[in-house]
Amino acid sequence: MANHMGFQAPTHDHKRCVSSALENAEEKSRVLGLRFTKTRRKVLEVLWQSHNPLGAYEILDRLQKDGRRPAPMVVYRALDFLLEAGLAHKISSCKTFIGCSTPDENHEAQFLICESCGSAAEVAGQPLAEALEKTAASAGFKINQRVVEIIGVCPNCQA
Amino acid sequence: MANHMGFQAPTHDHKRCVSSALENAEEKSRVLGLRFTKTRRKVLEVLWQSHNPLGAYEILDRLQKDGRRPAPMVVYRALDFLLEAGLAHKISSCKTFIGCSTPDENHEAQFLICESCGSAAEVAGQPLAEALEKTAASAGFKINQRVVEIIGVCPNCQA
DNA sequence: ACATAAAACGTTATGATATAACAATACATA
DNA sequence: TATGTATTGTTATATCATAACGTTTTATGT
Ligand SMILES: [Zn+2]
Ligand SMILES: [Zn+2]
Ligand SMILES: [Zn+2]
Ligand SMILES: [Zn+2]
Repeated sequence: MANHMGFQAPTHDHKRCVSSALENAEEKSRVLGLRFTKTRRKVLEVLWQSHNPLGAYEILDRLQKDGRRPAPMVVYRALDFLLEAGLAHKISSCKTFIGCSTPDENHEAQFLICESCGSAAEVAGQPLAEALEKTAASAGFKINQRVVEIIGVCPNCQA
Repeated sequence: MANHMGFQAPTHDHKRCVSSALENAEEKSRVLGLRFTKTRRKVLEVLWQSHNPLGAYEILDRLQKDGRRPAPMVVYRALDFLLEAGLAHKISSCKTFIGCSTPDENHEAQFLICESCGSAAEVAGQPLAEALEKTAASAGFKINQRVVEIIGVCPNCQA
C-alpha cells in the first residue's frame, strides 16, 4: 500500500506513514531481491521521522543517538541504495533527502517544498511530465531525467 | 536585444552571443543603477565563453589566466550579484552557473541540459509555468520559486 | 558443512562546494 | 574635501560528498 501524495494535515497519524513506508520497503526489496540491511533500514527510518527532507549530516546526527556517530560514507552509501531502489529521493536545490511516498513503481519525483515549515510533498507527475515533454520536444531535446522542485508555502502554513 | 533561447547550432557566431550578453548587462545595470564592476563583468565574460554552465571553481580557473587566482569569495560574490541582477542563473542539480540569455526581464529560468556535450539552454517558461501553477494549486500550495532542470540529449548531439 | 566470490560495511583520508568575518579600498554625493 | 556606503582582498572555516582499502557478512555451488 502506498502512502499519500500531497501535504499531510498536522494532525495526521504519522506512525502510519512510518510503518507503511517501512513495510513497503521490505516488500519491494523482497520482490526485487534487494538487500534491505540494518543500516539502510535505519536511514530510511530516520528519513521518515518527519515529512521534512534532511541533509546527509543531519541524518548522521540522528543515527548517532544509537551509539557513536558513523562516518559520512555510511550514510551516503545507504542513501545511494535507497535512491537506486526508488525508496528515497534527493532534492538538489536543498541538498537534502526524503523518503519516497509512492515507492511501488519507480519514478522521478516532483516536489513542493515549504519554505516556512520545511516539509516537502511529492506531487503527481503526469500533467507536468506532459508539459515538460512538449517543451523539450519543441526544442528537439530528448529527456532522460527531470528535476522539478517548487518552493513556496504549503497549505498548513498558509492557514 | 535579447539572445535566443534554445540550443544554438554548432556553427553559430558565438562572438555575437558574447557581445550581446555584455551589452545587455551594461544596459540593464545602467537602467537599474546597478554597479557592473570589473570583476562582475569578467565573471560574466567567463560564463559566456560557451553555452556550458560552469562550476564556481572552474570560473576561478579561467579568471586565473589574467593574473593570480583570486579567492573563491571573489567569484561567489560576483555570482551573487549576477544572480540577483538576473544576468545569470544557477543550475542546482549540477552545481553550476550560466549566463542568462534573456536578461531583459527578470525571470526564473527553466533549463534543458545536455549530458553529452554539457551545454544548457533556457526554454520558454509560459506553458510549463502554467502546468506548475495548476499542479501547485491543486495541492493548495503557493509558489514562490521554481527549479526546473531537464537532463537529456540536445539536438546537436543526437545528429 | 565447506569453499568461493560478491556484496556490504568500517574507517581514514581527501576532494569539492560555499560562507563568515574583517580590514582595506573605491565610489557616490553632499 | 569630508562622509558614509558598497565593493574588494584575504584568511579561515563550514558544509557537502567521494576515494581507497581492508574486514565482515551474505549468497551460492559443491
Ligand atoms: Zn506522515
Ligand atoms: Zn509549511
Ligand atoms: Zn553562442
Ligand atoms: Zn549536446
